[in-house]
Amino acid sequence: VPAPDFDLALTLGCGQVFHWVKAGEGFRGVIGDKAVYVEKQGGELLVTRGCEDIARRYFALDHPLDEIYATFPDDPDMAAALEFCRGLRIIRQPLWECVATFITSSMKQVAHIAQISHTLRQRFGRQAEGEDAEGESLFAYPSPPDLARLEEADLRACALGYRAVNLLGSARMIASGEVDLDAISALDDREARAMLCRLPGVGVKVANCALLFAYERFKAFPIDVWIERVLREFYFKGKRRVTVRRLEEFSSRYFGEYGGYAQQYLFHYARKTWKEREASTAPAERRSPKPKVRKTAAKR
DNA sequence: CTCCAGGTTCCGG
DNA sequence: CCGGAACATGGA
Repeated sequence: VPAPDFDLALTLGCGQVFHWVKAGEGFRGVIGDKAVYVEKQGGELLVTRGCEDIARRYFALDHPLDEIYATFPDDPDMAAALEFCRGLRIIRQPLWECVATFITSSMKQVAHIAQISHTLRQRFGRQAEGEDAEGESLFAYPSPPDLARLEEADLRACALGYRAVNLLGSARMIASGEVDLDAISALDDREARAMLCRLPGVGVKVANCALLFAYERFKAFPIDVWIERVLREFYFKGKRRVTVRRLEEFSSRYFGEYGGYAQQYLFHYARKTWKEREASTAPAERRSPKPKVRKTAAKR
């Protein structure tokens, strides 16, 4: 499949999707219910035979990156993030898969989100069509009905912790038809966000991730701990008393129609470059005494 | 052993 | 509207 301006590794490794694994020169994973192998070869994407169309759509090879880049704000940090992430595409994820994985993402590192995704797929997901080179089978993300019939303990056993009740509750609301993920597509951003927030474990941040990574709402701008650091460091340096509200209204205005794209570029750029910077600093400095008060268990 | 992670929800000021 | 605290688990 022709795939110009496309960095596959960056797209799969930037924290928008969590189940793809490196395999030889490429990656293996599941798109919907089909096992797929993908590999970048020059300006083209090598794809499992028969999966060309779904791959083209999933990887959003139709997104006009040049047009999108042209809408990015003109500042040095944004420019650095763009150079660092050029070719990263916001993919089109299946609705439930996206909502569910981000429900499980709360207060978790990217590596662990991936681990949870794999466990859920293997234990409760349907086997995907096709298999990888080693003959190992891959699994689709468990559907809402698949999860709805489980008990909280089944999910707790997947290291979900307090997220178990949220994932289960959301699966049940969707399986029962109380919330219709497909119907949300017809709503405007604001209504769609409100509807998603009816699901337990879905707040503004997770709803925005779903809007951006599954509903193709490019204005959605998820603010997590990393992006909050980015905004404060790059755009509110030295300012005091900057509330999350302030950050939200600034970002929706400043980053424009493709704010979500800009967000993902800044997110990945900061996460990678700041991580290295921290790793290279002297460990001794980091162990300075913290005046922080330990949690006092004065409850109950 | 401590710190912290792509948060949400509930509570008191 | 805003800041705090609780909530589980496992990398680093």
